Amino acid sequence: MSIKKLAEHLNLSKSTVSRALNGYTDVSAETRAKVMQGAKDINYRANATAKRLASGKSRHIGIILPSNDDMFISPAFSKVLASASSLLAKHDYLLIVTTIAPFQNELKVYQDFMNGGLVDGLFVVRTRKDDERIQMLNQRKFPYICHGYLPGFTSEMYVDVDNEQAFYEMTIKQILAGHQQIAFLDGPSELALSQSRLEGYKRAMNEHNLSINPQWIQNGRLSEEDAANMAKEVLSLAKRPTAILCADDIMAVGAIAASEALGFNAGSDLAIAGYGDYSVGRYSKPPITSMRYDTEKVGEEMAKLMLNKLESTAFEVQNWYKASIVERQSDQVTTA
Amino acid sequence: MSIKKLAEHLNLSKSTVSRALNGYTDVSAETRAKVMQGAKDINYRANATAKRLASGKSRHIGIILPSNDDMFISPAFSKVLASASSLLAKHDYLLIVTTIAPFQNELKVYQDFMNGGLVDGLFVVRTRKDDERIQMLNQRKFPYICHGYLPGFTSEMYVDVDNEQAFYEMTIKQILAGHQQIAFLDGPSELALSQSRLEGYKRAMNEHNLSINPQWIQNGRLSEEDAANMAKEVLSLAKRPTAILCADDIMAVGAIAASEALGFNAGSDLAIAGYGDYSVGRYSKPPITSMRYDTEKVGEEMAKLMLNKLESTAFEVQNWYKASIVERQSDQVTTA
DNA sequence: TTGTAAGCGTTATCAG
DNA sequence: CTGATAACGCTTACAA
Repeated sequence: MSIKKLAEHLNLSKSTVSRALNGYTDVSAETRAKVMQGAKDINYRANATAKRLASGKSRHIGIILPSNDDMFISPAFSKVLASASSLLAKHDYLLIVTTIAPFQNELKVYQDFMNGGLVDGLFVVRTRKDDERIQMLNQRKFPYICHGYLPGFTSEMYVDVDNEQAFYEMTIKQILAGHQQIAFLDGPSELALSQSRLEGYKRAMNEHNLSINPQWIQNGRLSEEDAANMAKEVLSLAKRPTAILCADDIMAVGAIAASEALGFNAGSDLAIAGYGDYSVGRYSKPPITSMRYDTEKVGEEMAKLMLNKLESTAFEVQNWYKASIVERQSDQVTTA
Repeated sequence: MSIKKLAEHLNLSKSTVSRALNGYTDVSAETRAKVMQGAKDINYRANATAKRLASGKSRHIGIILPSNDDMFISPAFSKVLASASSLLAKHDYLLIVTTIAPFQNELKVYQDFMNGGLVDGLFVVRTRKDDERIQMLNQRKFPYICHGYLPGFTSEMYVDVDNEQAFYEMTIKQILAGHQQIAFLDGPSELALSQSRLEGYKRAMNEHNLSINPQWIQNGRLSEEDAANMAKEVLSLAKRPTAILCADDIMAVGAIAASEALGFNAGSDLAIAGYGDYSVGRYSKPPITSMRYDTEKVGEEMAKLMLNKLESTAFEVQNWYKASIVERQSDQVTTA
């Protein structure tokens, strides 16, 4: 009843008021001024839901985070989102995020977001092989942008870090430091990024003709706990690895804890490295050798791609980002 | 046009279909079954926006996070949100969260969320003295629940940690360990929680007749950087403190870094303590003596209070939570 | 138990 | 430049 009220108050028609409010050009300057003033006077606020229903647009972008254990969002991704959110806000889009509890049906939450224009577009993160979310999105022709490349993606739909290359380089670093038996504690195997990282590790090992004991490769959640368990497993092998690569710094922290519990000294008789350059790694003991990429840029690119898809913008975007090694102490092995 | 289509397809009226779909009792079992089947057949999905417009309810709860530097959300609060979200989801409510970039107008984002039933209720966090958000919410009679007590709040509208008591106890701990010159690096001064913490610190000092040098008390963001700067300041005082209390573990990390840069050894010739029991503190060097509270419970209580307000539920809730000290090494001063 | 019709608050088309 | 009027897709009295 609100725009109607405002119209009556001003002795104008709803349509004229609507046009004035929305900056259409076919309104006399005088009328527009009157409307604007009137809106202020009666403290008018457009009903967003009604707008959405009538226009089919919400200016909301959604993202549904996988339930990250007991966290709403990981610190690493928190930064990516902050910058995406910020850029979107500059273009008058609001980023809304939610999470799915373990007991919830992921696809159903996606549907909730899509049905009825709650959001105009969706960010999809942690892409997986044969991702059902992507299939559904495609089927419904719903606009989306991915963090995480998948075969078939075209450049306007994703941004990613070159995980393969990153772990290739980190593995090479360990090999050059004299390690031959290198374990790799990877993330959940279904994730595209875990698979890429594994590829990078393997490529480095193969290039140097180092054989890989299948037991050196473990998959688990990106948590301290899982990493600690995997590290224990790996360290109790007969052919014990002398270096452990971890899928992220949280895992590296867990691996360090586990190795110390077993009497190994990370950073002196056992090399450990992580990924992500989380603050936890900078201040851990020993500080963790890690890999960093430009989280802020990645978030921005995601936002830009989304705007390109939804608006008439044509931002240039860089699809691939490179992670570079951050040298610290955890992989400094003194006794070779 | 969708429910209409479904109705036509089934040769029923829109209203009957609507009632059947929404579980009303005044629908014959037969009809209901037919509707359900038909909905499946044509893959019908209700338009949430239209529903919202017609019903005035969204089953969404919102939360607007203060732009936390470059993070979307702090790790500590991430856990609170995860459990709130989970409990809400069990009651078929979706928690949607967004953040405000530094350049955005906070109140405007709140209005966006309220206008037109995007959300049925709002969580307000990091309450401040004379909080304008609260004033606006009250004025609009919009349902909200706070994390952070403010004078005048009744028990059905907030949950909080007893910050005053927590910092009282932590201060006492330092005093009993022999410290007389204790600095306190507090969070932003406008936050209710910063004020409470300061009170606790002062109470402990007064109780033991220890005078407080005003320069020992500093306010800043809950970031490593700000904490490091404040620590430097405090440590270059003529009457240098022998213990530094920090508003959270991130700050403690910053304080440790700063003190080491100045040649002090945190945990042996300088006591440092934090708050929040973040994982960064568990693995820092030295590990940080901190305080922990039940983040999961706090999140749940927030959700319960919201449900009590919005639904007919009557959950019992505990308003105040206690933080207890987690002993680690950063405040273990060997040379008294 | 089902149908009719009037909203919900906007936008958008089409005359004037 | 302005005003009717019909959507948008669903809910909800009120009738039947």
